Amino acid sequence: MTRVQHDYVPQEIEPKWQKRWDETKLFNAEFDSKKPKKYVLEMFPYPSGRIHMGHVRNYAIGDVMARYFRMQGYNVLHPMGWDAFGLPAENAAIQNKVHPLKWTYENIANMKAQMSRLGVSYDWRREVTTCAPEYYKWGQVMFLKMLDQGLAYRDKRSLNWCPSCSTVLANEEVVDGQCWRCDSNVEQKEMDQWFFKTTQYAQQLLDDLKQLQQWPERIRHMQTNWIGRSEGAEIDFTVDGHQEKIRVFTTRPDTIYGVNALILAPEHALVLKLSRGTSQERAVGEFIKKMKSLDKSARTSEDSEKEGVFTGGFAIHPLTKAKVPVWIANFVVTDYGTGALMAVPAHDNRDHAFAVKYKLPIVQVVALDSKSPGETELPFVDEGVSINSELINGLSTSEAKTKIIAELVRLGIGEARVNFRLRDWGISRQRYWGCPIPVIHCEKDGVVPVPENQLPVLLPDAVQFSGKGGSPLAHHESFVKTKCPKCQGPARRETDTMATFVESSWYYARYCAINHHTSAVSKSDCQNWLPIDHYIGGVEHATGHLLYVRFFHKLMRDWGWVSGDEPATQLICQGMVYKDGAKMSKSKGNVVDPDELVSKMGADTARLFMLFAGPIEKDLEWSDKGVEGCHRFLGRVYRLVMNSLEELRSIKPIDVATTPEAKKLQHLLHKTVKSVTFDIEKDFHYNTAISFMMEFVNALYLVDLKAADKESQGVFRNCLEKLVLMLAPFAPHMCDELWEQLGQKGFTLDQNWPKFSESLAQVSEKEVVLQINGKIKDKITVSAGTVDAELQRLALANTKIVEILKGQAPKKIIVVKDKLVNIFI
RNA sequence: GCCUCUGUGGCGGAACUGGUAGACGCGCUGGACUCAAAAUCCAGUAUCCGUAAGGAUGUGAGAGUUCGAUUCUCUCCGGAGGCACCA
Repeated sequence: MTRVQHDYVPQEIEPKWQKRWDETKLFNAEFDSKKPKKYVLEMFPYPSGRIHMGHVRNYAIGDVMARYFRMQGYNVLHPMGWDAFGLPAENAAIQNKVHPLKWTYENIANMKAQMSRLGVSYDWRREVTTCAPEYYKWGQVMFLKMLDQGLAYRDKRSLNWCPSCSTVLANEEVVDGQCWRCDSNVEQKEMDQWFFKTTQYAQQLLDDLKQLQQWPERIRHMQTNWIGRSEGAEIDFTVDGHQEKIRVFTTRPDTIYGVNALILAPEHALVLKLSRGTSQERAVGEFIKKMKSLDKSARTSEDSEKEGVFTGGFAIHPLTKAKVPVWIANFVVTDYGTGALMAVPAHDNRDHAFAVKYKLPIVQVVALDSKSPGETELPFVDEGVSINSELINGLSTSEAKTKIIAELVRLGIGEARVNFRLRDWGISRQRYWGCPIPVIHCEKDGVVPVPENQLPVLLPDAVQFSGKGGSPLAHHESFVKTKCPKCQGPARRETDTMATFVESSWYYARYCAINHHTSAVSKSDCQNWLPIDHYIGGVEHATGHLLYVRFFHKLMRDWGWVSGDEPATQLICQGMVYKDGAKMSKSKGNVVDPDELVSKMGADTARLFMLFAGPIEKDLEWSDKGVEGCHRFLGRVYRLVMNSLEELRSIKPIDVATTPEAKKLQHLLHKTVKSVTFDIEKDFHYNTAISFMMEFVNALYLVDLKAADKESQGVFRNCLEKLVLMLAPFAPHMCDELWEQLGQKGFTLDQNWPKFSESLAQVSEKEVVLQINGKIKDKITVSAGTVDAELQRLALANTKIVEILKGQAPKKIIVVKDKLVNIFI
């Protein structure tokens, strides 16, 4: 009989199934209270125009999850959308004269088509596009709610400013201190900005990290670090000869007797007052001027030299009443603590260096190393025992802190204080392509919120993009000119837009409802679907997006919109895709285009490679050969079924085995199902799950179907069906095709995930290693569970062992059931 | 400087609670099929010595705990990432 060799041609299979899935609305998710739910979410992309390999990896990880859980009987929500506002669209408008709206929507269409070609199972009815008015309207509603509650406020902050383009620059647009477009030197300019009070939630954001046991430890650490809680005290020093007080923050109130100076930020409100009329007045003025000319990063980077000047003024030490000089220095910043610190050179590295540089006296050693007090080296920054400190001598650092704080409180000159490194979130962007901030500036009434019935404040279409002269919105007269909602007088609209991170902070809740037009999120749908069970994205969002979503979730919780403290139960941070040792990027020219790969090898191969090449959370090195290997494996599975299709069609699948051959196959099947299931369940070890299926296929290839007994044939067919189902989440197109070819109805996605029997998955025979002094000498096969005494007897009777022992009596024998016997001589 | 992660063949990577290190894939070698090649199928493949049987070495380095360590503890070295004049 001649055999037709069946070739695996994904280019024919994949479009066929994508069409069928689409026609049958296979991926639509409806809530069903009778089924357990899973919300699987991949971070939505910025519509840059084309998906890259990182996206493919991201979506493949999520799609296998979504499909696997569905086969396991879960009701799975798996939506997708677009983080559609942002700088690149506006830059494209400036450079290519395309309107951001057009550019964005064309890109979305492109990328959506690319995603469909990958066969990702999204319920597109839930699609969210953040630049659509029906989405950003709700962002404005939330902004106004925050404004009302004092959680959104306006304040001055210095920004990167290009004097030649007369526009604000994002940090990414400043290259070596120069404007990316015109190379002018970038200046710092103070401007009114909008802020969200993230600091109000700092403690909660920190505390609730404990709930996130299924987030990578690394991310939790990064957030802890970023929030940066430190406990200490605020202490008042009175200024010599003035009414004012200088309040400092310190984490070491116990070292207060060691203070040799106060150091203020150059911007501190009292600086000019202190220096006025002193010989230092000019030096102080010059120093302040110099600091202003520096950009923020240069000013605060650790590389820059510690610099300062004496203000000419003095403060009075609150306990010793000594006169303490007041300095200003570049390393003290206004927006942490009180913008002023007490310098204790004996117990702080930086204060020590500063004192040495400016020859300030190192007043007093006030703490000693409790272990070796005689050898305390300065600066001694660890905890120890207080000395030379009237009130707290002999106390340990922590006792001393408590006592000093109590004393300060008693005297009314200080208090315990917790500070966070986390700053309030600046959300103003002087850009067009973003969500308009819905407020109006009236000369009479100040900042007036746009009434809710006038929302959304729409972005006007007809604007000019020059890249110069600030935000295009500011030049759009009919947008800017408006009436004050309060006094009806002439007023100006806010022309800043919100940072895109605002929109991406609550999209996951919006997905829960379809066609919901009455509020930002649907409370009942959120109740049904939230929290996200598995959230998948890159590490780069660790202290940005992933902190902002947590913040927004807490806001929405406090508004009664959602329940639960946290948006996502499990976070999976996938690694990056590398090629030739570098991250894939256009500039490096090492990009592999997903579309090209899909048309050459098929989506199934692309997906499989992304998951097989390594664990999902680790970086992945691209390998053309590795891709071929995955393609070869899929071909092997395809041919395994197709080349014996005629025989297979007349065989009924069974899971009963009495003959040795059938038993062997059955055991192999159950063992494989168990291993694959276990590896997917255990933090999605896809790479090893796939390798178990490869082993399974290798073994099935060795079966001679025609020569096999009837029973084995039935078990063999069962093996193939289960293999197809297990592989289906990874390579859904090919598996649906094979499922159909095997004469089965429906989609693999609607089948139950294969089950296994623990006893059938167990091996009945174990190979036990025989060792002499820890070296392997032989292996014997015994039935599983053979008792220790019997194992020892078998080992001592083994010919090789007997030969080596030569009649010597063993000193000691260690027996590990089902594993080994170790004999010592 | 502080914090976190990481180090296994020629390469990507396996190894559950300490118990046969290197599964699976790539690459390489050989064989089958073919006039031939590709594709496919089968087999071998850590290193060193040895024709072989066999032996020795081996999970970044060193020590420790243990009958036994890739796995646990300590010290050091290399790589990646985060924070960073934060008082």
